[in-house]
Amino acid sequence: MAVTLDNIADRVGVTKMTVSRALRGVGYTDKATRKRVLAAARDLGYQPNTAARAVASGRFGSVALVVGSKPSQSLLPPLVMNGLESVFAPKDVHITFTQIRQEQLGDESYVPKILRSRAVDGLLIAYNADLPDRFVRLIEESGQPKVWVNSKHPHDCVHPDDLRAGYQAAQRLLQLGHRRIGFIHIGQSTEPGRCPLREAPEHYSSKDRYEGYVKALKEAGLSPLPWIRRLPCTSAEAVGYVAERLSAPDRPTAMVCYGPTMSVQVYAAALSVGLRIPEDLSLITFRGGLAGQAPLPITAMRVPEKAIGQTAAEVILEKIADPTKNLKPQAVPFEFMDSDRESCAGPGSV
Amino acid sequence: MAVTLDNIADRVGVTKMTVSRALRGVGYTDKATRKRVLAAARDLGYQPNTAARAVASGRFGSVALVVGSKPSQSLLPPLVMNGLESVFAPKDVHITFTQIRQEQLGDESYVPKILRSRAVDGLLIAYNADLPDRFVRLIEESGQPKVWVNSKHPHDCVHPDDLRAGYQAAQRLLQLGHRRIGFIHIGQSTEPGRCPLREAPEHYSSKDRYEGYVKALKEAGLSPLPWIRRLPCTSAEAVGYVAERLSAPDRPTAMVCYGPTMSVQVYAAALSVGLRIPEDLSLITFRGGLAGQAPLPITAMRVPEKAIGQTAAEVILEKIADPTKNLKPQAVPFEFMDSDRESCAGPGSV
DNA sequence: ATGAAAGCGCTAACAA
DNA sequence: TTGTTAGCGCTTTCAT
Repeated sequence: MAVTLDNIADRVGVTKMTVSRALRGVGYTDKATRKRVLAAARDLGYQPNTAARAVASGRFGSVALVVGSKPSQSLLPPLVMNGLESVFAPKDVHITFTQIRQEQLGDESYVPKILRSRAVDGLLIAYNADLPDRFVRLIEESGQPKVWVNSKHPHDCVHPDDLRAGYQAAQRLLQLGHRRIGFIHIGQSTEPGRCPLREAPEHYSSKDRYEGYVKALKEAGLSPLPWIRRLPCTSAEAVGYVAERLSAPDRPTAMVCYGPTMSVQVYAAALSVGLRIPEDLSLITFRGGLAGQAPLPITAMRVPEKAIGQTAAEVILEKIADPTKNLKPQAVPFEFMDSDRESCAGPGSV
Repeated sequence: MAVTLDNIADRVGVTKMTVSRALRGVGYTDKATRKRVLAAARDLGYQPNTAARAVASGRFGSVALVVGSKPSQSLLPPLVMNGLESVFAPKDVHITFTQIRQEQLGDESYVPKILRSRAVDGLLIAYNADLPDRFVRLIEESGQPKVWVNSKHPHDCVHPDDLRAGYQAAQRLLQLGHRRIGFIHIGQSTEPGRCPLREAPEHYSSKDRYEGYVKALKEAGLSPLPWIRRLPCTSAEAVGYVAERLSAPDRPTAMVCYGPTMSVQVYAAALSVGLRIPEDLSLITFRGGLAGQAPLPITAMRVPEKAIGQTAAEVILEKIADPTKNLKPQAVPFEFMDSDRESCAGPGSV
């Protein structure tokens, strides 16, 4: 059986209350006895039972991270988790991971465990796009403090500032002297013959990045190019489509790409029609992860994953401390990533 | 205050014992009273307190997923989580997520909460490569049932069968008629001037995929090409290096790439020197995720992420049921991914 | 089929 | 500074 406070108490010759206090470092404890308690705890290999602690204290010391089960809805990049842990770990708060499972979406009786039992102090909802109404209701009804991560809401949410990022990306290209700047986003099918956009409608970032781009171009007196195309297709089709467009005489000299996948496709398409990057075509995209992690040298604005995690953690703790208070939305800024070789340059001899 | 069993009991006019049994569906309960209990629970919005349940039953109903904090050590692909949840959720087991934080590795007093308290029934250790000895010891000392995920151990581990995958990948190219087949894996630096391979020594999959490839070539009476190169470099350098090699007259007609990053670099390098894929160069790689999710149409063997998750979940539950039994290692097979356009073809006019 | 008693391991509030 | 008394909400065991 596991070691308990009583075991330590017996050994040291005090009551378990003294042990409890000594171990937690709360209240008054005699220095000497405290030392003996700690030694005994170590010797016996004592491990506090967090469940018992939770029952007694009324606090679980845990926050749930609720995500979707489709890859596109998940948002578990390691850096987000790093951000969460950097705030939670020092406070001994742990993360309870939960998926809202796609396969079960149709089953009206399906309620994720976390929403039908008391197990955490608060919820971090990181279901990126279009959480079905029924679940929004279940979340409300669960009565737990919650913060939305990576989606926009009137309050209690944390998300990257995609609008501003789109604006800044376009601005950088404008400053380099580009006049014909395109924006591109092509949905990609993950299963043959299926349309992922219909299954999982677009994330807000898609619209926001585009709108930021449009704003920058308009401010510069330019009109945005009608390059956005949302039809999902295979990667081969996407590359082919872009290659075709890049062969036109009025092709853009610079492109803002929605994300890393798209940017790699544009990069490959450009090479396939003999364009050099960045001499003939400048490219900029948005992505998470670390600098130097991308497969190709493409200039990017960094999705502030770690900051998102940190902020989300801080906000939910605040919310748990006072569930009645509505916290205002947090839009976390992007920054440019440094890399040894960028895919942006001034417009060349086009 | 939250609704308790007693509240329901009062309302229905029975004791909380009856309520407890009715709700859990164990023991005998009168059909009629059971119905009334369920109705009352629903009306009152009862949510069982999992901590109280854990204290009373001695089971936490939770498994910890322990990962590293560096992106390369994380293994949280959504599909792995799907696999875990597909087994855990139906049993109402939840996942407690924990990182072993890189920044703290040096701090001798740092012990992750999960290893210093009783909070779960078992551990899933998914720290991919080279977990520092001190933590291996801490894990042992924690005395909790554990299963290693994505690393090889004498027993109690689950990992993809990289050896066989490497073999099969090479075989496919051999069957297409290729004779000059290369294997490539270049480490990539995530920070300027740093060597990731020194920070995080190679994962076993690197060696295994390579050895599988070597085996296939030898069986075919061919000698493996000495293409493997592990020096980390930037993506631009990697692409440049490969491009150079692909310009040589004795270049390979087919390449086995360690992973998706590498394969995209080879793809770009090939295009940049005017080679078409797959007409001039066949490419095959290994990657997780769904078919159609890759940015470029590159033939791949699928890392069996979902199966890894499922198997890991099943194995840890078995281990929890009988912690004394040593379970034999599970090597989960890869399969070829279907895609509309493959990057493999017979050797062309080289 | 239901209930009573006891206790899981811990903490809160108060008393000494 | 330490101990006492009460639980927290639930399950287990055993009696009814």
